[in-house]
Amino acid sequence: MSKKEITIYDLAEKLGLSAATVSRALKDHPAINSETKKKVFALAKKMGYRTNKFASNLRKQKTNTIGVIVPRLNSPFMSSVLSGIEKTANNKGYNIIISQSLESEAKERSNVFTHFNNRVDALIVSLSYETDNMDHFQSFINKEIPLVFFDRVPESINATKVVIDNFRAGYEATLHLIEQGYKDIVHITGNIKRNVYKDRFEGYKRALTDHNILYREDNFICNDLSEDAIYNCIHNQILTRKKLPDALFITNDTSAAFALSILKENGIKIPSKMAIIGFNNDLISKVTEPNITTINYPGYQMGETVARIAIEKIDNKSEKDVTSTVILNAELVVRGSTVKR
Amino acid sequence: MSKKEITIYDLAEKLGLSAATVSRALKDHPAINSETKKKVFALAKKMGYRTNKFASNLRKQKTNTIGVIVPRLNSPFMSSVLSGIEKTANNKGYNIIISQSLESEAKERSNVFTHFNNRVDALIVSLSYETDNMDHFQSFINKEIPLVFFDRVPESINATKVVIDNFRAGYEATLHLIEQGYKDIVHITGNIKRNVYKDRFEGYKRALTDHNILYREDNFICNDLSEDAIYNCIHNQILTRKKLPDALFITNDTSAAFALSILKENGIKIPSKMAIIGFNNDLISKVTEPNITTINYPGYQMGETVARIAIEKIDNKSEKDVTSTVILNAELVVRGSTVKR
DNA sequence: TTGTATGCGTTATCAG
DNA sequence: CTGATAACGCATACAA
Repeated sequence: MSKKEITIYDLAEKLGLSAATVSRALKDHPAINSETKKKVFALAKKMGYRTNKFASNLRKQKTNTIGVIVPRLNSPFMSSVLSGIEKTANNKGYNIIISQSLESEAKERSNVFTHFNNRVDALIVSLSYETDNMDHFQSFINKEIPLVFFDRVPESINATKVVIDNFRAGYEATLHLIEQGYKDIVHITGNIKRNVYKDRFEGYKRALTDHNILYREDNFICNDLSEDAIYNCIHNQILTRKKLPDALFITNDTSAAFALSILKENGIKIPSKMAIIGFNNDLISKVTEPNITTINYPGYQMGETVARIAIEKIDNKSEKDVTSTVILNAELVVRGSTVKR
Repeated sequence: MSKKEITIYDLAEKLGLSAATVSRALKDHPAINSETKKKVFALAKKMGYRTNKFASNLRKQKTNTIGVIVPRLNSPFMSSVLSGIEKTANNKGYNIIISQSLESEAKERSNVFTHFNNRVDALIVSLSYETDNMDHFQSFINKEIPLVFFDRVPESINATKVVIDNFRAGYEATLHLIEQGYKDIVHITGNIKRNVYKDRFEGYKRALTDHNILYREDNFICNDLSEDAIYNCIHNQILTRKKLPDALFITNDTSAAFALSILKENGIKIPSKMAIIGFNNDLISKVTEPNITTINYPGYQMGETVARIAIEKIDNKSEKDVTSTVILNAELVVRGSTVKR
């Protein structure tokens, strides 16, 4: 087989047909004689023909591609979401181009720009840790290209969003701790600029006040939830206290597992001396000792949903773009790290 | 701003220039007057111009896109690799289109075909669990499109591969157990059709025989390493034995952590009654109790390497395609699950 | 430094 | 059922 690309003209010439007919045959157009189709397909296969998507896209002004921007690829939650997106998109004949913002606004901005130039049919985004200014999404909004946010979504932009009820999740997690008798509850979370962290935080506070527990600022710790951050936080902001808190609500299972591990090393019994509650229901929460109580965050399902919505929007381009917020269920999963026996 | 797409012709007309000049100006072509460039850029920005990649690709016969096919997106190892690929590719101005084979040969085949039609500049692949027939890659080979495999690589195809020395890793893991005094070592692993599992298995066997331990077939267990498989395996093939084995070598940390958790529930003390060694050095191996001894598999670095190689191949298309195998280091990480104190 | 002309491969329209 | 033709938007060889 040679390196030269075969085009419909090559096929047409060899078959004594026009390029138009070959094109139609290849698309299984109903108006083409089935004998003709057979011949075309046979020769196409024989000569190693492959359709040229650029030419086709150029002509059709559509790419069958969906852009995805996530903060990082390598977290259990995000990879579940991506898996769901890929599966759904692929089933519907879409490709996905994935890029990471690496939690940087500048990178996110440049990624958005790239996807814009690539003329993705839709863009799916979870915001970076630090994004303040949302102007870079304006190009998609102006051109009315479907834009769907999930998990870390902007408040200021009028676009479809898929989330869980983070306020409620934060409330329920805290409520559970209170019900188990814990009162001095430290909340360790990410930048409250982002809805996910802010809403959980609000839920936490509300649960406290609803139960006549005073919210104390020193019980609110905000960092990037990385291994280093958790290590430093536990060592410098928890273990140094004269009176240890009796529970930690950490908004990420990986961090919670890591914290649990450090606390145990330092002789803190879990949950008798200190309870821990995480977030996400990653597998890691099921292998620590004790297992970690957490909030089940349906990542894969979120991926499916967000992809489905994006594709629906592509298909119904004509209809007025209905902006909506989809809220998926997230429920408490009680395990050993919060329940004394 | 309107929905209409602006082209270089629109810009040219408004500026009283030719499309060619605008095209060159936009690319910062050296032969264009800098005043002209300024005017072009200004108007382009003002009118919301965006370059049309299809037209450009169609013209240039290059996509600046790399296709990636992985068995699944959502494993800690794979998401690290993907993260490394994305980072490297993005730095070099390439987009990545990711698809999952979901461990199915048919899906992999169709993914390869899609990437081929998308005219990716290179294809990066880790094989599905069940792929036997490698014919679907022939199209890439025939057209001399760079094809790079990593982790689960084919033996029969003459293409560049990036791997670790799985034989050696298997040997060292087993050797470590032997040195710690364990003799009845069960190896739980994936389909030995795949190099990664086969080579580790060979390493395991060699370590045994090198130390005068008889390899027994009933100590070799092969399954898909899923949670269910591990659960069943531990319950039906380990705990039912009259004489329990004294060590498990499981080729995946997630599975190892899960196995450890189950064994502990059943009253088996780790490592005094049974040792466990995993594979990958995922975070999960550091939060179980005891922590799990494992082989450090440099996923992120593998991603960087494989992307770098793919891009080098794209750039040096002229040179005879040198097929090589790159072997990254993977070393033993000793932790509590194998060392009695 | 800029312009002219052309082709990249496909598909839609219109005509037969 | 099939063909001729004209775009789609850009980049380049060649001319000026």
